[in-house]
Order: sequence, then C-alpha cells, then structure tokens
Amino acid sequence: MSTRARSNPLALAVLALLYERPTHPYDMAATMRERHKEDSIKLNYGTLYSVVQSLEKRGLIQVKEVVRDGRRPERTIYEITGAGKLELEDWLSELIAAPAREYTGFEAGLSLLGVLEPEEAVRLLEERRARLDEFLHASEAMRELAAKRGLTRLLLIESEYVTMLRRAEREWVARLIEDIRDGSFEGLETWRDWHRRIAAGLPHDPNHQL
Amino acid sequence: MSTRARSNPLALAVLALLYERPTHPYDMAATMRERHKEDSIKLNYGTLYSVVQSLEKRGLIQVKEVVRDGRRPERTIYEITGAGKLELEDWLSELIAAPAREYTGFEAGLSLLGVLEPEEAVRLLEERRARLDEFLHASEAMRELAAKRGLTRLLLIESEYVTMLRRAEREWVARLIEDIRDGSFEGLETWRDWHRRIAAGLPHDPNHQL
DNA sequence: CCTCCATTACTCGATGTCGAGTATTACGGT
DNA sequence: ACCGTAATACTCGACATCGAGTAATGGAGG
Repeated sequence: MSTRARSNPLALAVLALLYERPTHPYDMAATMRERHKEDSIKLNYGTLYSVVQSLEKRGLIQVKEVVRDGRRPERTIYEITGAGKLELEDWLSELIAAPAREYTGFEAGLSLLGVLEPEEAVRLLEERRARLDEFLHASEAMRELAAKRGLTRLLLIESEYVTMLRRAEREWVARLIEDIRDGSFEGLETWRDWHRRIAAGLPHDPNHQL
Repeated sequence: MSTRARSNPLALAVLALLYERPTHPYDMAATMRERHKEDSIKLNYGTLYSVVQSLEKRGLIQVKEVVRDGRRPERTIYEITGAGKLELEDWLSELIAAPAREYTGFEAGLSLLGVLEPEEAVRLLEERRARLDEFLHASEAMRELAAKRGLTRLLLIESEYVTMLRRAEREWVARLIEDIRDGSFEGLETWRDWHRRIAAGLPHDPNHQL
C-alpha cells in the first residue's frame, strides 16, 4: 500500500482504539495515558496526528464527523473501516507471532565495549546492575498495588514481560561483572593489549572477522 | 549542544571507528559489515552520511582531507576531534550504565493482546515459540563456529546478550501458552466476555485504570 | 469577579530516516 | 577484445518524528 507501512506501533494503537469506538486524536492520547499504554507504545502529539492522517490516506480509518464545541478547536472524529479491522488483526498477529530484529541502546553499547578499559566497563556495568535492581523493586511494588486493586493479568501482561526481561538482564550483567573481575573472562589480556596500543597511537589489529 | 543529540547509535559507531583511524563514510560502512556491527547497530547509507554531517556540525569530527582516485567520486576523510573523544566515552558510558525505556514491537503487541480471542492469541504465541527455537538453534551453531575460529568473547558479547534475552523470552512465552491453555490464566473469562461484547457491538467497560 | 493555571485540541518547522538511484571503475570469464 | 556483474562512493527526494508553540475554555482560590 503506502511506502513505510507498519512502522510505528502508534498507528496500531489508533486502530485498536477506533475498533472500540469512534473518537478524535486528542482523546486517543488521553485514553492511552489512562490505560498506561504510553508505557509500551511511544506517544507524541505531532506523530499521532500525522499517523492518523496516514491511516486515513490508506483507507484504514475515515472521518465520521467534525464537531465544534463553542469556539474551541474542531474535533475530528474518526472511525475504523473494514480494511482497517483487517489491518489491525493482521499487524497485531505479526507482532505477536514473529520475533523481529530490535536495536537496543545497550546492545549497541556492548558491541563497542572494547573502546573502554575493562576496569571502566566493570564500573559502568555495576551501575547498571544497581539501576536494574531499583527498577525491579519499583516494579514489584506496582505489581502488589495492582493486585490489591484487582487488576487482571491481561492488563499487566506487557509489564510482566518487560520485568521478566529486566530480571534476566540483571542476572546476566551480574555474571559478566564477576567474570571480568575474577579474570575468567576469556580474552581479557587481548582486550587490555588492544587498549594500550590504541592509547599509544600504535597500529592495532582488531581481528573481528567471523 | 544540538537539538536531537545522542539519538542514533550509528553516530556512536562513527565516533568509535574514527577513534581507531581517520577514514571516509563508505569505508565505515564496509568495516561495520566486516565486523558484524550492523547486526547490533542499524546501518543505512543515507542515514550514515547525514549522521556524519551532523557530527561535523557539532564539532565532534572534522574533515582531514578530500582525496580523489582517478575519476571516482571524491572520498572525504574525517578524523575525530578532542570533543569527539569525550562525547564517545560519555555516550558509550551512558548506554552501558543506564537502562533505558526501549519500545519493542512485541511489547506493543502484548499491550493490545485483548483485541484477539484467547484461542487466536495462543496460536500466535505458539508460532512465536517455534520461531524463537529456530533462532536459538541458529545462534547455537554460530557460537560453535565462532569458538572454532578462536573468536574472543568480547567480540561476541552483544550476540551473547541477545541470545540470553531470547532464551528468557522463549521460556516466558512457553509458560504463558500453558497458562492460557489449561485455564489457569487469571481473568480468562473477563477476556472472553469483553470480546463477545465487542463483537456484538455492545458497550464494554475496559476497566484499565491502575 | 478576577486572575492564574490546568486542560483541551491541534499546528508547524526543523530535523532525522529511508532506500532507490547514479556514475564510475575493477575484474573475471569467454 | 568484449560483456556483464560487483564494488566504490555518494546523492536525493519522499516520508516520519520531534516537541515547542498556539489559542481557547473551565474551574479553583483569593
């Protein structure tokens, strides 16, 4: 259809909201906030309005009516189309069924870890571990609160997923720190060597081929 | 400094490459390929050149010389500046030390899981589990190959991280499937109910408040 | 009843990202 | 000697994303 279809999940959220009931962009944003969807789907006003326009151009949603309350700005109410419902189900299915290459900041950082000295790397990893612990505690607290309020598991499933990933990351980071510390990290000498050479402006052969 | 500084990690990779030696953008791309950096840092030609320009504007890198080989296009050789070295270390440190909110497609999908029927959700999750298994096998094979070639752990650390995350995800997805299947998933009836109402066009109260 | 701040609803210009396109040369095969 | 394909080095225009800005209303406090 369009050029860069299915890039921004915010468009998927729009389809999901309009699947429930017709409404206008500002209200979509407010609803996303109330339901804590903005924790899992990046929300930005400018982007929201442009994403809505793009969905309209693609025939997945359409204007239902334009209402004006006094002299406030007009509210443009959209509704989902048949094609939009199909797109919603198909896109959502893809997101669930197909693991995708995602580029995270930490992964990028790890791939350049050799730029730092091992000691510096350890210091930074320890800070990460501490922050992950904070996150996990906060997350635990929220979970208890949510349980008290009788929130069902379906409503917390994204958060359950993210917390599980963070817990796994925490354990991995902790082990990595140990390995570098006690010298069992394989290739530690090469790492140090490479670093000394760079600092001295010497040629270095970062033997990176697979 | 600039408006949207530290957004694209590709800029970090550029700084890291110029930290090793002066070179031109096209060669940076080639080097990133050779070293499998493009697996962890998204590489795109257009973006690369615009990112380089932005780094130059910010004074983090500068043109060293412009050479021409016969009648080929000119190659613009860049080198890193003092400010650039500081930025490299600071940015990299931040990526390692501070866990950041990352928005993944799967998380977005999970947060809208209620749009699907439980049975459909299970089918899709099973497909995901199968694909994760494939990924993990391929990853295992690569790991053995890399070991044979004597690659050091530092060079594979990003891949080790990603594989560990995928393994954790696989186990979580498997448990989730079980819970929905055997009915122990809390709130399954509410889920089904909500769905019936939507399908019938009835009012539904998606009680999402925290 | 007046003032101030939050809320409502959206717009705009700058900046970032995408990937196909261009033009040249090197090189292997026949 | 000729052809086709890969590699070299970069450009361009369409599209996406960002977040500050705008302009009106409603309500709480003095």
